Amino acid sequence: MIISVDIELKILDDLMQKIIAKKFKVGEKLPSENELADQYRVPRTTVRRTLAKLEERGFIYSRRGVGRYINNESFQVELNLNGKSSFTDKMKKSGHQLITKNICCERIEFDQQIYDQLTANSEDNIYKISRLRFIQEEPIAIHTSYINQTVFPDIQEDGSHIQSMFAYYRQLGYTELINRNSLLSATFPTLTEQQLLSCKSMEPLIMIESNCVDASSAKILEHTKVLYRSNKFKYNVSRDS
Amino acid sequence: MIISVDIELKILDDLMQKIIAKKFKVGEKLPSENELADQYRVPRTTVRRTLAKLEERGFIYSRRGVGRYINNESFQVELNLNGKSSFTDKMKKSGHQLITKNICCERIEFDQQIYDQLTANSEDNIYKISRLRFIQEEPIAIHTSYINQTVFPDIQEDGSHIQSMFAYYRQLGYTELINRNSLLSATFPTLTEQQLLSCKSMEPLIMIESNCVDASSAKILEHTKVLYRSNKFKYNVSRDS
DNA sequence: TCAGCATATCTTGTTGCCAAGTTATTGTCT
DNA sequence: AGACAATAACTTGGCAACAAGATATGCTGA
Repeated sequence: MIISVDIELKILDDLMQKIIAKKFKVGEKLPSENELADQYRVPRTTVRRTLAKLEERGFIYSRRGVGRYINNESFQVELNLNGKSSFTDKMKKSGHQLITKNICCERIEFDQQIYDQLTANSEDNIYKISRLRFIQEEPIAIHTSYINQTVFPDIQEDGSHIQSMFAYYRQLGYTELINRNSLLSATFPTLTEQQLLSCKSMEPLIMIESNCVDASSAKILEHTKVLYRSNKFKYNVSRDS
Repeated sequence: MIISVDIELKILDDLMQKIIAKKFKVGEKLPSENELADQYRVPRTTVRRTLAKLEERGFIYSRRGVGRYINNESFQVELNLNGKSSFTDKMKKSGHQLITKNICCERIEFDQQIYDQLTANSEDNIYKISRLRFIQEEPIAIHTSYINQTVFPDIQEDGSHIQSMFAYYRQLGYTELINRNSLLSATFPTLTEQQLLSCKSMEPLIMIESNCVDASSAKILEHTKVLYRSNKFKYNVSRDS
């Protein structure tokens, strides 16, 4: 089946398989660029490009003058994408200490897509509220809520203190909260996201967009964008659990 | 917030944003390496590394001696991850012409994880059946089913012809088919997967693992691994739809 | 013996030059 | 004027030499 393939891709594949199969231990030093170049009979440049890819994927890191090392992979949290409960509750229930840090609460410029999702008028004030989530000191997700001020008049003052949007809504009498139109996609982090989530440029993120609706009043409470560091989670998408 | 950042990451982010915001048209030629190097006031090497990343992500391609061009992004299919119907049915229902190509039907060596999922004995024969899925001539997903021969005695002969596993099961009297323990994760393609899906090494794939169970007989019919080209889909994970 | 310093030898990172490929222009011959 | 060939001016790709950083070794002097 495989006929002729770029040797560079073969090397990447080989190293990748070895890392996944734990042929290298965590923290272990990889062979030097020159050693690898000799092993695979390729110029050092080729090896360097390959190692760079592994670094961008977050599997290894390099120390100038010293060598390259395998990253520790830390933990992986199971996350049920179907559950009705909020992210805060889900994490508490599964025994993970979740820390939330508010990073932004500001009015946004007009954005067709978001205004459509909220069925907002173009002169409505829409606020963007972002929270950064930590587990075990590690940033793992960014939650961003877009909220219409006509629905929540005090949002400008309240926004920068809210830890859990669900709790805020319940407090205001919205109790039957459901998520609609949840869409999942994979992206790469922007520069800001890389810094907030302290991740590399080639670590894919899972993005979930949805609308939160109160069933009894049929009001659209918020449009949500959540960015998860994909390798920190195992996403349960079962219907039944 | 942003204090000091690697200029290289800034360039990648900048180009990435411009591509997403459609500042470059499809098929349009990017500025040459030297032009970009002058624009950003960096050595050509830096620009080259950045452009290489964009290429690995599948956004641009290069023609030696000519230049670099924006890739066309083709289509994006909406896929409901919750629905009970099979992938084949889902695609038909949403009006997409799906073509399936059987690429593998063979007995596998013992694998703890897979045998566990199937609750198989270590001496059972497990067959791996893989199908490549095409939409509009483009490969978009690999479906792999692991099947116990004690449950399906004729699987070795039948395996290489099956287009839809669900149809096969129904034909054999299993009608109440449900998926259990569906787990979603993001990975990068192996070399073989890159070739089959004709994608670049840094295009993330969405993998969904699950078990197919017949509710009435409570038999585990198969363990499934599906690999989707992440950028070809919008995944609907709503509860209600 | 031991502390401290210089050095040799590893590592990864950077840079500049040349090779290879393509295209448009220019020159030349009929 | 038109066909064709040489050439110049771009493009991307590759490589080798060098720079910079870290570490271990060995030397020197007290």
